Amino acid sequence: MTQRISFNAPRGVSDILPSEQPLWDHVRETARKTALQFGYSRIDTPIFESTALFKRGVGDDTDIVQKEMYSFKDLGGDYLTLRPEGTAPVCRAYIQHGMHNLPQPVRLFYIAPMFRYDRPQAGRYRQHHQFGCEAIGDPSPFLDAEIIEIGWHYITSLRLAGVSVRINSVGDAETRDAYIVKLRDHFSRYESDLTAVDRDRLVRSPLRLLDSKDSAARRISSDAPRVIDFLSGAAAEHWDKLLEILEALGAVYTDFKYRIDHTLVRGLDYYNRTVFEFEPSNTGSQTSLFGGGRYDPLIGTLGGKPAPGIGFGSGIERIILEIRRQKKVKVKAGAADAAIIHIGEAATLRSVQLAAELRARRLSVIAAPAGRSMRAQMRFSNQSEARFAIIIGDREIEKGIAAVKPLLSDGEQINIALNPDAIANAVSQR
RNA sequence: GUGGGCGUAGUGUAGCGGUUAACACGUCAGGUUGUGGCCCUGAAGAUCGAGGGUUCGAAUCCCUCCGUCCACCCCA
Repeated sequence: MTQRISFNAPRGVSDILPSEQPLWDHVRETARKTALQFGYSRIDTPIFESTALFKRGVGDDTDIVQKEMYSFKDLGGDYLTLRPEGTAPVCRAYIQHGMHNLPQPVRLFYIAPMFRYDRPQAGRYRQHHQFGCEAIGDPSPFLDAEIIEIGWHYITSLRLAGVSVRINSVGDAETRDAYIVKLRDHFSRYESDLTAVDRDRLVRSPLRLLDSKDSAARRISSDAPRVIDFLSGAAAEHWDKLLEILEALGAVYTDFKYRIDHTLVRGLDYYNRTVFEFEPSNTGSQTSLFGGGRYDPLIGTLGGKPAPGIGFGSGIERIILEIRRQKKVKVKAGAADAAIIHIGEAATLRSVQLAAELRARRLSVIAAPAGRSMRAQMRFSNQSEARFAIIIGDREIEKGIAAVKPLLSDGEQINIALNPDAIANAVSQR
């Protein structure tokens, strides 16, 4: 007995079906327009890069690099990785193409798939899509504010309610060392209360203790020393200025609210100073719609002439999940202007020509399935939601006409000379 | 990597030891002479996730695996 074979999409990845495309288009289009409104230009980078780029950029010790990358060796022996995030590739492109010679800052955005090997669950997939913006080459806190503002503008354009913004500063490399000593001291005092995972963090990455979900760790975090109290002069000034700008913006975006969260830290090594997250109001487990921050050391780390940068990445799937949850879905695909129905052999050929002629006149025309009964073709046309049915049978051919019938309303069917301009004109009427 | 729920036609479900696995939606075809939306009729479509076991008998009980969803973790 032969085994019947069948394939499903691999674990954690999914098809975006025709019925979902209108909503996807809407979200992507909103993202694109938002970015363009702020003067950001689109960049597309390859879907895979040198593995070393991510090890260097994202950080060898991060979870992403340690256990979530789709890495492979190609036939030529190069080590490549399906991009797990967008910032490092954009920075690589900035360096490679000498963008430091362009007027600074260079403002870039992308809408692209990302890949991470992880256990899938709600809002978390092995392939997901991100809309991201990066502003490189200018250290000003105005850009920190701008990046956050873009995110807010995007959320608002999508009419998502209840999204809150949390921000924090993780300081500069120099000040962070001093801070970490204090933080470690603080947590060490309660070491026996910590979980095994958190005890491990105490050694490896004490900052992550701050955003532990464990109740004991959270309690200890609440009176832990705060990063912002350890900021150096320049970083402190940057932070204060950012808050001032956000206050000013808050007066314009009336429902814009942000909260300073001293426990907010991020899992990618390249961040310094400002970090932020956007999260939806519901208490699901995927709490992050957006994540971003400043990454001043990154360009230098990747071998470029040092240039500061800031940006965010936002998960499109999570945005869509939230739109659906809030039932803000009212997008429909555009239907065709006309469906062509044809009966008889001569008519079939003529209908193919007519469709081509109408499309040349910028109309969208869908062909009803050939070889089916008139009734079946009418049913098809109706379901396609085309605005008109154009009927060509051998009878019409003899008389040199086509029958045009409105489908959405109960309009009269009329005969029109079998002439593309005349028919196009009739179909263009609303 | 760790836990829990669930896996029956394309989709959503019913059946939970006993003969041809049911219903709805969808698909296709019809309801006379070339005309849709409603309605009616009919057809196609399921090796009941896979493998093993218990039993005279399993979609139904047990085990293993796989998938999926949810949670931890991590993050978008």
